[in-house]
Amino acid sequence: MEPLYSITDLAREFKVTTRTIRYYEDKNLLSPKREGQRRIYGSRDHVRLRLIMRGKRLGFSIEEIQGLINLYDVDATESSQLYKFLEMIRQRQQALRQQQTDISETLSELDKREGECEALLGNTIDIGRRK
Amino acid sequence: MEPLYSITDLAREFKVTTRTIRYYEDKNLLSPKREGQRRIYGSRDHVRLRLIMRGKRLGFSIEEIQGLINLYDVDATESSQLYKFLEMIRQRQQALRQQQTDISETLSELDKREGECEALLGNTIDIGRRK
DNA sequence: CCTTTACTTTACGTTAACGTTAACTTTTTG
DNA sequence: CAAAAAGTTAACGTTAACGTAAAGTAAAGG
Repeated sequence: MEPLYSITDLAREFKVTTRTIRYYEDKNLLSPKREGQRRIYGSRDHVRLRLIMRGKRLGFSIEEIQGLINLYDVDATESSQLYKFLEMIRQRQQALRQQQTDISETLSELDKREGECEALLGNTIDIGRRK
Repeated sequence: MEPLYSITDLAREFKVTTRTIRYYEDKNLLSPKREGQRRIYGSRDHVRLRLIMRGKRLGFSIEEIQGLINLYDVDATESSQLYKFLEMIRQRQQALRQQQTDISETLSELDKREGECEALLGNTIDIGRRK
């Protein structure tokens, strides 16, 4: 029932090389089963790879992505660890909120420049605008 | 009238090393005046350094930041260039919007994890929450 | 006047995140 | 069954973004 993927399946789907996928395994971000020598990836790996790509789009390092993914994994039973865990979550949240304001600032500046350009071009063609 | 800065002034303010600032100059992101041999930075450089730091927080490479900053600078007089210019702006916008959705997804997942943690800790201490 | 202190150029070192052979095994296909 | 296709490990190469050390100049303070 569980969907299975070869390494090239994943490579194609996520538009990375197989080298990259093996590299992530090396960094303990993925842990495929083996069928003989070949790697077999399940849905857990698929999810993780999606999280990795999202992390990369946000500009996080592999190590930071490690940390983020572990936030999903840890079965937090020890409350001593739990505090540190919460602390990490909140730090991450803080960084992301900073990114949010950075993005909206940048976007509004770009919107302004876009308007100026359109004015200079004296058209209202609007090719490629959303909706 | 224009505020002037030494290299260490900027380094302190933006929490980077002087090496980093010189590196950005090397990459043509900054262009301070000279007073003898010493570098003198004006408000233009100050603004640019702020843009650079914002770009870095968003995970952009120096080259991408180059491109972004140039979007502010170009006095677009040639309409042939203007199209490419607009195209670049829109690409950047697209990437930023992707980041926005990536961030809100990640944030809501983190919020969920945060809630679970708090529940496990069985407290409502809520140290360090906003407002 | 001497010596910190701030700055400079030059240049080699470092780390992350892969790219790129090379040399070999296994599986699929005409 | 031969050969192309897909997969493997091992290891060296590459680039961005600085760190770091060396060796020298210039101004300012005690």
